[in-house]
Amino acid sequence: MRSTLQDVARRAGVSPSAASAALRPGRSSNVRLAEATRQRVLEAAAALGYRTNPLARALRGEATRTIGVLWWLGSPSGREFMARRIARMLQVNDYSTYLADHFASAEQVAEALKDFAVRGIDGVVLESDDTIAASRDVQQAIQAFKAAVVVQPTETSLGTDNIVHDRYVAIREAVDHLVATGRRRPVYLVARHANLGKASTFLDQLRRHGLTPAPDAVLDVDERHADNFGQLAIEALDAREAGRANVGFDAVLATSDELAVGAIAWLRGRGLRVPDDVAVVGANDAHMAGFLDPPLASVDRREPELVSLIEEKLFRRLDAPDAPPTRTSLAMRFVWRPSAGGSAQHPGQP
Amino acid sequence: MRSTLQDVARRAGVSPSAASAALRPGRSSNVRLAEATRQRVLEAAAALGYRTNPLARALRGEATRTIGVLWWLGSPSGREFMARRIARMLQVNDYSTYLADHFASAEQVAEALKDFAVRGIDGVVLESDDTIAASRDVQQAIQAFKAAVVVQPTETSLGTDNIVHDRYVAIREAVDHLVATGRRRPVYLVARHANLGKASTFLDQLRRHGLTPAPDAVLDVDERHADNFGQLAIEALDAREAGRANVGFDAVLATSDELAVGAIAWLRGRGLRVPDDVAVVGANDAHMAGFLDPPLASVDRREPELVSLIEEKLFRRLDAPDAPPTRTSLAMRFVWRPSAGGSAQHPGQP
DNA sequence: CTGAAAGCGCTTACAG
DNA sequence: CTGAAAGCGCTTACAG
Repeated sequence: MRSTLQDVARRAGVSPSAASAALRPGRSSNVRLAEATRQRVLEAAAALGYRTNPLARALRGEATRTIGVLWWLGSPSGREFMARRIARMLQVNDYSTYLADHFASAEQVAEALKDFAVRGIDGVVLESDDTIAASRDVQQAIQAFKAAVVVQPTETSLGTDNIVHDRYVAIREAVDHLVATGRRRPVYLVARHANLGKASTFLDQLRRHGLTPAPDAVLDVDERHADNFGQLAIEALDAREAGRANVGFDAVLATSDELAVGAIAWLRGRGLRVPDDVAVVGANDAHMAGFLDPPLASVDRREPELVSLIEEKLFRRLDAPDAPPTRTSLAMRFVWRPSAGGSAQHPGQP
Repeated sequence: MRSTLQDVARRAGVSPSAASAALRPGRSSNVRLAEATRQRVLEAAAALGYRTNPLARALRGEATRTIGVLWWLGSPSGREFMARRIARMLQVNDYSTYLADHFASAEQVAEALKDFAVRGIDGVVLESDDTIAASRDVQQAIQAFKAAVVVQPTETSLGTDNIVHDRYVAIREAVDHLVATGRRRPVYLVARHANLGKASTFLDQLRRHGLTPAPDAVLDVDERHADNFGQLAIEALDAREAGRANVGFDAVLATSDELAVGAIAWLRGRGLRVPDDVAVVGANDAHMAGFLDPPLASVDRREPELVSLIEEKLFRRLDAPDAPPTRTSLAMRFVWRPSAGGSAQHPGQP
């Protein structure tokens, strides 16, 4: 059915080795073909609709033009889905994408990496965290690839090319803004399992401003199996505020815009105004954020820049496998909008 | 480095063929092994961390346990990203996922299918439309797979297993609701390029109620290269209403919640109330929709059910390649919320 | 300048 | 019950 190199060679009247050489000019090889011969092969290939079988090439240890993307597919989406952006970027570069979920588990990551390796993938893009990067298994499995770009909130210990996708800067900026505009009792809606660093960054930044956060200033929300993020926020706030006469906080920082919108609904239910009574800041800068009433302050993950960095590092590495690993930092940014109170230019003067 | 079947055979003191048979019991083969021999092979494999090379298997025409997912990755996301859901479903079934964007182009789809084919993929999940399904190239390329599940708004002409993901039912339900609650001049914000059927369903349903839609009742929004969907809606409404003293519509149906939220912001800017002055209905049922003020009516795409159907059809087909193609319809549903006016139970009594 | 041979890692008819 | 051989489709040293 599908034509092979044999068919092409036969049709062009040359040997398979000559046909192979004709189709891969510029390859180091002591095979030199007459231009006319080469043309004949190319015509035969075109006539037969021939495509090199990448499986056969891979079996000989050649590159497969495939990149494995290992991302946490279960997390609530941000403004867009990163793996989608990466897949598109790779496709435009004429690479194919293997997509796998890392299920936030080091064993799963190691398993997926081994699967990638055995499938002859050229490189891997891995969304990682401290726990994953600390795994011996993962550290070993990732050696199998010519190229590996690791995206992690902190510097990775995997010894690969690394993009530090820093969310802590944005959290500090948000806290700075809230404090500068007079808030003294902010709470933070965040999934504890995901990233302990987020909660401690929040608390530390409050302390840096001389504030003492309440013991329950961080409200744990587990969005992993939730289908309704707004409801999660409402339940968390209900649990915290049960029995209190007055609301015990004057600002809400949330780890996603969906949670933030849930918090706003909760406040509305109590007759409280945003930002006058309580300031609210979300995260991930959902498309809708700027069109809500009031427009919702958020955190820009800078995903287009992130994809560009991945692209740059990945293809540079494939070109130069032996260069020393690189490290680049990309900070998420606080995006001021009215729900945060104050103003963008004069955060200290609400 | 990576151990091969040879290594396992050597360690177990058997021939490669015996090792192969030991690792694939139940395979039709005239090779019969003593249980003790089999155990020795399994132990050797475990000790070496052996993994069968799927490339080598594929080269012999065996299944690769890989599914290609060809989806329109560029469209604004719905509640979640379908390709992500599918990738997770496949991973749980111990299949790997090749992900490619079809770029809303029949040539790109044919190209991607050929790439999949040459990579020895077992089956494909394709998001299609009438134009793609009409392409001879696509029709031919899709024959290469043992299994192909096509998801399309209408019945596919590709001759494969087919899920009709019907959005027209929901559009009619929304129009019915709007008319029943007294709206007479609805407009529809929709990308014309995407699906002419959407606009004509909307217009036809208005006519069925005896209404004559305005010539500019359908407002074309092209979200393909937009980064700001809310702004798109605002510009479309600005363009339509320029120079009018009063707003010329009493309801907005939008092809996404993001557009709907933009329309609501536009109305707010004019001092109009939702739903009292203008009813608004979005689509895709974003996480935030139910928590907005007023809660936003939408369209539920029923993606969890869609993924289940894909799973069912795909694996049934892989088991029984020669069964006749199946066809199942899954209708999206109008989700009433206050922004649509009236009430869920008594749509006719606002 | 071009062809025949070996081999990547597997599986399966075929001998023994 | 087990092993030797051929072959999937390619590429590359090696002969000529």
